[in-house]
Amino acid sequence: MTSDAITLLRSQSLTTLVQQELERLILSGELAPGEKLGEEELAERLNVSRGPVREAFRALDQAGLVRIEKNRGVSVRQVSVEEADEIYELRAGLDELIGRLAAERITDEQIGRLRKLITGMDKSAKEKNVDAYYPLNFEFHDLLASFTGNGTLLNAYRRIVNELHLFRRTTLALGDNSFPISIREHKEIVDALNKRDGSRAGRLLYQHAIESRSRLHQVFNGPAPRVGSGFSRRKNGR
Amino acid sequence: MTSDAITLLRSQSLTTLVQQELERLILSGELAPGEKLGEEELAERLNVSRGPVREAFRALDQAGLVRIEKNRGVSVRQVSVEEADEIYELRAGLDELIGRLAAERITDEQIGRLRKLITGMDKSAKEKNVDAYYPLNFEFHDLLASFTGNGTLLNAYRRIVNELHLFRRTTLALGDNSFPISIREHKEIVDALNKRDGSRAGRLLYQHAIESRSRLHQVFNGPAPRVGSGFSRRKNGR
DNA sequence: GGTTTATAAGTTGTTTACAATTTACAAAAT
DNA sequence: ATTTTGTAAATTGTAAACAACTTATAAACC
Repeated sequence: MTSDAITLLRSQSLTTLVQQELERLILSGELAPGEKLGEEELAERLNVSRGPVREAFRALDQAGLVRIEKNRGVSVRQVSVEEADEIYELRAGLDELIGRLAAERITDEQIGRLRKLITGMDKSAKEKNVDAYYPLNFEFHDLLASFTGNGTLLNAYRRIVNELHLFRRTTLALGDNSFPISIREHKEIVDALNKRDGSRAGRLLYQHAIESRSRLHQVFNGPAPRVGSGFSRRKNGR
Repeated sequence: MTSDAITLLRSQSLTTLVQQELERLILSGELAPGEKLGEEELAERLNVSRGPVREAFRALDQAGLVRIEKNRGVSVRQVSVEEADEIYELRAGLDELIGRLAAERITDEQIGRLRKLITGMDKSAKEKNVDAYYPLNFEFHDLLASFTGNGTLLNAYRRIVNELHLFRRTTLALGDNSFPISIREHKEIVDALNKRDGSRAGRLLYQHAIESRSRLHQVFNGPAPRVGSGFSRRKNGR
């Protein structure tokens, strides 16, 4: 249909398209963390002028995917271990909320979709196929977030998952091959949802994220630095 | 000192300054929700060209403060009741996390600062002075979020508080004068923090946000629409 | 009179040009 | 040889110009 092309042209500006394309390139790893992004070069590559590229940079900076330094250019954001730790902490909180809310709203059909994904993950895990596993895992959690019916929450969740994705790119380049051993956990989560047990689903999802965080610490500092009931941190605001 | 001016000039581009100024104008209400923002007009008002203004728009759009419609201009974002409801739901989850984490990390000196704010709020509440109360309430929660030591969490929190601020602007114009009757709650929260009781502080903060949400429903739909354990929603992703 | 179609004015989208700053490199000085 | 200083090239920041689209206004048509 040509009406598709019309709607596209109607809603999408060059800036938006550039933004989406850059987002894709960054999350896929084609543009690696730390890599410098020259305006002229990108503009040429995408056949646009520098204006739209600069505007897309501003949006991506706010989205946490690139970093802008005045007079020194733009680069793909590098997420440090400390930041990743913070992000996991936040993600755990969001996931807990997601579990509680999703349990109140989820339909049987939606539960079926989650179960189907788990089957695929199970298969990939047995084959030790990380490349097949990750997208399914991603889809599982993204779907779950959408089942809360809260679009604002979904957006917030996606934003920080993007940042974690960026971090994974960094560690991947460092040869980290750690495999998330969380097949059973996913099943337990869906079981809790099936019983509409929000507290339990929330608790399981919180734990699920905290375990990812622990794996992170194992890979880097050896045993995780811990404070209080299992959180470590540094840095600050104010 | 002149080195201040140098650092400023060094780190701040016109785009950044325009962005900050627009943010201020929007949050202060000088630019009202729904109001159209003409590029030319703003550029003239701020003595810059359209380029920096457009770039600032892209950042503010991503930050959720303005809305961009292709070929139709930019306007200050209007947060609907449905969206505000979603945001409160998210805020409750974040606040719960903030309470749990802050309890692990907070110092006695920081608790003192919170207590001082409560004293001021108490006073403003007795005088029914909303204009004095709100900034203190804002400061209280912002400080608390910073005491988690998690900058990522603080950013996420500030983002959605900004959006709620935007919503308040909308309702204020509608003559809503509802006063948050939450002085005692603040004291209970600080008490829980003082005992380093993270679960309790988290629960209280969650409840605190949910009550704001209920007030919202009272003002609009009369009695709040409820589902399950006290949440209502609509809309979706996927 | 009311609807439709031209036309013009205003606004936004994009490109191009210019200015300021940074980075790279080479020559000079110690 | 190493550091410093100066100059040129490259890159970013800003402004201005041009093109495309939208909105408002008025004329034409039914």
